[in-house]
Amino acid sequence: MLNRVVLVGRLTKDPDLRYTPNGVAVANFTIAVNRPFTSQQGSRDADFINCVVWRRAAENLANYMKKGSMIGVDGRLQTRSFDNQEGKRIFVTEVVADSVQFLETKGSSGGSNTSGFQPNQNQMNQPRQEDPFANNGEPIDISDDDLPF
Amino acid sequence: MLNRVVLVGRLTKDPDLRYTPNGVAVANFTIAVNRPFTSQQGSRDADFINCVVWRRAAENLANYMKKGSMIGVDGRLQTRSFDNQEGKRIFVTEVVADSVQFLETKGSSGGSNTSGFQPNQNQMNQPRQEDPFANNGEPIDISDDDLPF
Amino acid sequence: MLNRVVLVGRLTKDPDLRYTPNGVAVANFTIAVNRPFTSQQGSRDADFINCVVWRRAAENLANYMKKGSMIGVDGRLQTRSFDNQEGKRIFVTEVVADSVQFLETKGSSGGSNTSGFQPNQNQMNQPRQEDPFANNGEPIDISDDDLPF
Amino acid sequence: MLNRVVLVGRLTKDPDLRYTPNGVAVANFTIAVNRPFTSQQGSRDADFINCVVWRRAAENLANYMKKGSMIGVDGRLQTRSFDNQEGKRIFVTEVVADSVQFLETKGSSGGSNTSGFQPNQNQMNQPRQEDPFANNGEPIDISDDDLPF
DNA sequence: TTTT
DNA sequence: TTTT
Repeated sequence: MLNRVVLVGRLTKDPDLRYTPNGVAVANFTIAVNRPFTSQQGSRDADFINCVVWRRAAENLANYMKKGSMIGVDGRLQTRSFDNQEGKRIFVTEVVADSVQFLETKGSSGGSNTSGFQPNQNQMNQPRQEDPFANNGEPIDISDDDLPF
Repeated sequence: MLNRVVLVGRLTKDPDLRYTPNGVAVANFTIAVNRPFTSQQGSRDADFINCVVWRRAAENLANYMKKGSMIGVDGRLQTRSFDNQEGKRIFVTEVVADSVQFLETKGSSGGSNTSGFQPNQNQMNQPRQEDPFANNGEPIDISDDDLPF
Repeated sequence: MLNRVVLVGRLTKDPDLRYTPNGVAVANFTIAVNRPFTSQQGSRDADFINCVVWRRAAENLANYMKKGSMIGVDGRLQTRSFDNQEGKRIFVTEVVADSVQFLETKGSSGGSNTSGFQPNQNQMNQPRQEDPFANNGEPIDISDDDLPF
Repeated sequence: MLNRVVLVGRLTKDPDLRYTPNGVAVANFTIAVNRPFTSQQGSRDADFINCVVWRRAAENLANYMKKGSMIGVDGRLQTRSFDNQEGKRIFVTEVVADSVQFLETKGSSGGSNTSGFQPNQNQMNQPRQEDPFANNGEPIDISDDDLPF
């Protein structure tokens, strides 16, 4: 059945890259998408949407994009549930990205990708400076049953 | 910024129509969208996506569609938060429908909506039999600050 | 870069299934998508959008759907150009479908796919009655350079 | 019926702003959308998609964006036909934009639109230098029957 | 728990 | 050249 989501927004923090026990890369991130019109008092002016991306695209995202970077996401809506620490069932709605487009790298000296032809969706800027204490690259407890392929 | 969602799926229950104190109609519903490929053991084979629609389209949905009806949704992703009864902040992701297409009314005697010209997206079948005890039509506690217009 | 199209409409004629010299199936079809609001005099009330789909999905479409069938299309916009018989360059805009959803088979006795759970996007109805004189299945003159994979 | 298109690409030339006899602004433009993967020999590596936008958004686009600017488009596919000078019927497929997002102004001194809050989808940079000989602003021969509203 |  |  049809299930399609397209978003353009900015990363609210650095992408969170992890690996399944089987070594498959997965990155979680949330993007802030500003609403088209300034809303009335009391309601937020942006939506904060949780996303996941797998494999090579996950590693590219973590390597080249960081907090504040503008990206485009083409994917599907997915719902999951899990039991939290208090044994309560939590329902989660998130976007599983089929592809991620790098629209701008924040803080790149000399401006964003304005220069010339863009050969494909994964524009190459300088790899992001890694925080040596970040848990990027750490194996995590994700069952391989969660893999959507 | 870009924020677009398109879904086709079936209503998991009858739409829940309510009115704000100011008399604006709003319908909540969730649609089940089957995943394209049969998934591996342990993961669900459908996504259950919460949606909202306002005004006339809300009333049409409640009048003509019910549990099991297939519909199409064109809208945007929205995130909200509220404090639950235990004073805990809950985050919600849902689709705000700009338009809803009636693709089929389940259980309509005589087959689906193949018969006759469809003048617009809101196909006219017989209004759904109202449950006299449902709280459809009841005013509810939604601040008008929540209105997205 | 982002390029996404989602459509729901009806086939204006039976899908045209062909094979490349290398035996790859490709189906061309056009779907009529009715406009949401009845338009002012002089302008058409539907858009007629040309689409292509490849491989297995092409064969499924040709086998199960026909003129008048309602389908959903998830794909990308593509532009091509070719020289017509008068040596004039013609530009074409069409949708390349990544997936096609069968929403209804016209003329199926007993109504559309209302009955029960739909395991995946390719709903199985009786294969369409083949016209023995149609050129479905005929090899055609499409260079394999045209294959998008 | 569902009809949704989302694109991100660059303007292949300056937008062409005109006015109907009734004074309604309309801008035509085409955007180049690079394909995700480098294609095999013989086929183009980008799609060139014709778009239209009306009213205020048309004027904003013409004022702030130019050849090479990156934009996002959220709209619908539309087909039209007209008779060309040789009396031959020509069929056109184009995107009617509901909204246009300014993702970057090429050649803006000092980098892209990273600086400051973006209150809505129409980011304000310096108005584009108008070519005094361009026919921007010229009334054109578009019947008001063509207006989609 | 949020970006510009 | 168009569907319901």
